[in-house]
Amino acid sequence: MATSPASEGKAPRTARGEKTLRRILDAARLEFGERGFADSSVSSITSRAEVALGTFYTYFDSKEALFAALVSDMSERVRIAVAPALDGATDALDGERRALAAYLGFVADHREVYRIIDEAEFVDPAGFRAHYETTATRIAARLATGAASGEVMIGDPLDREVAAWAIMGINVFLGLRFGVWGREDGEAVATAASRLLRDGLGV
Amino acid sequence: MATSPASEGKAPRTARGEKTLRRILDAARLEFGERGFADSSVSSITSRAEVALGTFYTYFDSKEALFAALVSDMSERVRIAVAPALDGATDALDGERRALAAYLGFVADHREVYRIIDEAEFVDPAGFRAHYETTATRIAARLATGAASGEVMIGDPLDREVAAWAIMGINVFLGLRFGVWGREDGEAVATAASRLLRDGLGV
DNA sequence: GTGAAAGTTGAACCGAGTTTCAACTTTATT
DNA sequence: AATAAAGTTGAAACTCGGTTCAACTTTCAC
Repeated sequence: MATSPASEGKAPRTARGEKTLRRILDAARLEFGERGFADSSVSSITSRAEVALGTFYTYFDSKEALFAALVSDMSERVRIAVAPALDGATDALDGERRALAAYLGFVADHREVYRIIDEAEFVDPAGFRAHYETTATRIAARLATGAASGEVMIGDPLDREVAAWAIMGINVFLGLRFGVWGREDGEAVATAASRLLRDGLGV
Repeated sequence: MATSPASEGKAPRTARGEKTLRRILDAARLEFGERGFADSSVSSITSRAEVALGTFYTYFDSKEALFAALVSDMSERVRIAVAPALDGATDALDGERRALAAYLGFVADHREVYRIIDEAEFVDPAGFRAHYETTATRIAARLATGAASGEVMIGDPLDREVAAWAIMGINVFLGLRFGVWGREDGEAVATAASRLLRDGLGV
């Protein structure tokens, strides 16, 4: 795994190169976010980045490789945006509420990120799967901790995995509805979802 | 809105035409499901359907129009596959459990449908949004009925909409994890999810 | 300051796939 | 049976964008 987002053996070796690579990545994030993969051309990306067409291939092997680099980057950005919200949680389920609120805010501010990760299902399936599996694993680990300290009711391992994927699904769909499409108050949505998650809908 | 899946003014007028249209739709469903929109060419679809390339344009204005027709079709298929499961439910939440189990079974048998609807986010955004908004509306209506008969705890309208989108998110993500990627026992998964939905994770 | 390495440029190459169309065949109508 | 309408065919026109590359410029190391 390359530590730089550039393709294998194409990492920049000077400050100038680093800056150019960053310009390309930023332009690509916006371009892919606005137009999607198919309608974003390498030339539209390089012209947005204000570099020549050929420069692109100094850092990436292909348009797909750029997209994959972006997916990995976006996956990490989501994690970094949400992680701090967990600090100061009163219990495990309060942590999930805070995480959702942070996620909704992040999505509303960065719709491109949401779209890029979604489109990865078709452009970079491995990256897509990696993103969701690691996210689910992270949630499952939080639930396991909460179960150990008696804050969360979880039975067998299947229950835990189902719960983790369910929470992830809730977050992503509320992100679509209330972050990407609408702009309702994220806190209120997170509170409503949290109540559902804690107490359920049963009487 | 055309009643036939063909493009405006291109509906078949003979039995032969109807059959040809069906062949194209079936081939397209499989092709798009296996390779995705970008890697499916009109010619790969027509050759799978065993019709000539030009025949395609007798029924569709473009590759995108075909995809859009398919999305609308698949959306309806999902609805039809899930609806009967609701009959015989003991209460509203049992209905949601049955619906999820039916959905998981359907997805496992028809991964193409799952993929086509997902890819619609980029190829046919209007169809994508229509699918999820009508599905959410349907779930919300069920919850409203359940609330009216005292089987479900729902407060204000925001709660109901959040719950509907949350349930949809749960279903879709469990469909991805346990229908498309894995083939675990759908009933067990649905039961675990249903417990979560009814009682929550709180102690 | 000098040579080597890194980075930049954009025209041109190239393959691929969508769409068109005019000739032809089959089906429906009277 | 004759005519019109519907449907089929596939070669070729057309479009488009990814990728290459050789000349050129900038930066780095000593």
